[in-house]
Amino acid sequence: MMPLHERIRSSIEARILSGVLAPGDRLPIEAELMQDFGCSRMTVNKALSALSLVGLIDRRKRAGTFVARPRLHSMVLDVPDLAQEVARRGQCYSYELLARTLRAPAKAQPDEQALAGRGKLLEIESLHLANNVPLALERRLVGVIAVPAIVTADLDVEASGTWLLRNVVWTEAETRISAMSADKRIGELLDVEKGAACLSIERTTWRGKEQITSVQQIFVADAYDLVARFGSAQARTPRSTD
Amino acid sequence: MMPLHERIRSSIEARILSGVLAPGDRLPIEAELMQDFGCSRMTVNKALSALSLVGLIDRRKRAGTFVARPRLHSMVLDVPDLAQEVARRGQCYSYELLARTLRAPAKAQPDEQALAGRGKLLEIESLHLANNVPLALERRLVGVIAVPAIVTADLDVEASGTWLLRNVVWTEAETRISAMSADKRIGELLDVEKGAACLSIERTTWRGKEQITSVQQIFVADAYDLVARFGSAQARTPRSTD
DNA sequence: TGGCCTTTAATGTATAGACATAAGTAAGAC
DNA sequence: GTCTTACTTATGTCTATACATTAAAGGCCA
Repeated sequence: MMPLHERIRSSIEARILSGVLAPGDRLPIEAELMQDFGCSRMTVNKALSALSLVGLIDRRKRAGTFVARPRLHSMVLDVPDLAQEVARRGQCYSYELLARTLRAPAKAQPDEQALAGRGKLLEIESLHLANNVPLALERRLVGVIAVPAIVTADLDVEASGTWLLRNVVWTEAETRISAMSADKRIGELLDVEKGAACLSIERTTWRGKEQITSVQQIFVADAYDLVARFGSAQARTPRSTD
Repeated sequence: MMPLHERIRSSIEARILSGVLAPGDRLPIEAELMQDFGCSRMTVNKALSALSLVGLIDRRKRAGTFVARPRLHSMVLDVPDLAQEVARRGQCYSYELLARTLRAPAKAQPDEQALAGRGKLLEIESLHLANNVPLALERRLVGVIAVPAIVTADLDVEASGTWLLRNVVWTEAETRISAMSADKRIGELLDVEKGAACLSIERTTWRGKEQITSVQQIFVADAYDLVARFGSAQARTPRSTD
């Protein structure tokens, strides 16, 4: 049996997601819900606070509780760890470290400056393979000040993304997805024709104000899809590193 | 002055985000935190519950509270209405209806069957332009049983996506993002070379068990990026159409 | 009419105490 | 030694109560 506050929560959530309660509608006040569910106000409050935290309802003192007006179009995008994703597809994942350079940020590159702060940058270039066929080319920059431990991490056995995923916490991230053509070098590394379509995923990750890492992954077009979904089966709010 | 439970919350959050507390570390038990902050257990509990809800900590009975080992990576993807997006960039949006066909689903296509149910399909092909330059080619299928009003909608003045956005509610959607090469026809319509890289966004939308529409949008590679974001203070919100 | 002030209805925060539940831990049985 | 059982500890839930905080609503007065 679910705890009472969760039952209250999902009862209201169901009414909203099914459309019985439409955006802008007013919910019963806490006192009424106490009656309905035969419980104390604190319990009702806990349920409503949780819904408010997730943004499903708006609460205003004196005015009451209202179904939130939905933001236009947003979905949950899962960006899984590559090794896991490949394994899940029943393929054999492997990884090849192409280059690893500890260097100062380029003066002409403000983004490298922002990432490095007063310290250095670790630049890592690597190749992800599925069944020994190239899947993605990755170029990553890590700020050494933000993640000192990265310089001693053994990146021959573990991809830098996976290492970061397990060892660093992030608070904010931005992902840019686009299509691009393979140039000569990318074509050679990914074993595709020059000019072939590729999917590019660029991501920058912060902890507070501090930039941690930025990465570009270039996928062979027909070897990888990104899937985003939104459903009423409300995914838990996950988080983590990369 | 922030409420006490928020002060406790952000105090602990700060310790985690700064790295003073690393993933796997154990936090003080509630009784200790009561002492530290001179407050009741419920208040400490509220702070910790909130952190647990956003996934920053793991709590296990008898064992205690631990800084979470970050896991999956998921973010909020904003899929804006194209007209709005183009206008926001200060460009002139226009739209061209290429074809509009009311037809039966193809027997060989199970996805068309699923979409049409026992009724027909409306197939719409259109072109989105920014400053009169082709931006995206769109091919959409709408189930007539699910959305009867679509057959009388005037799609010469309003893109079908915009129309659906305003007139139909969805409960579930799945978006697939990939890269592809333009074939001859796509190249001509989008005014790019055959073989040029394109970004493909395919989306299928449901209301309950019933499929409403599925759409593929093909973007000129260098004319469009998708951006996704995840922040810790993230309010996630559902629902609208398309 | 329009601006100010008071009331009041709703949510927000906090407390103390009780009992439930899960999972390590240690004691005991074999 | 290993399995089982009972105990202990930390979190999870819930209640009843109190007072704080906002902002809507209405009244007062110029």
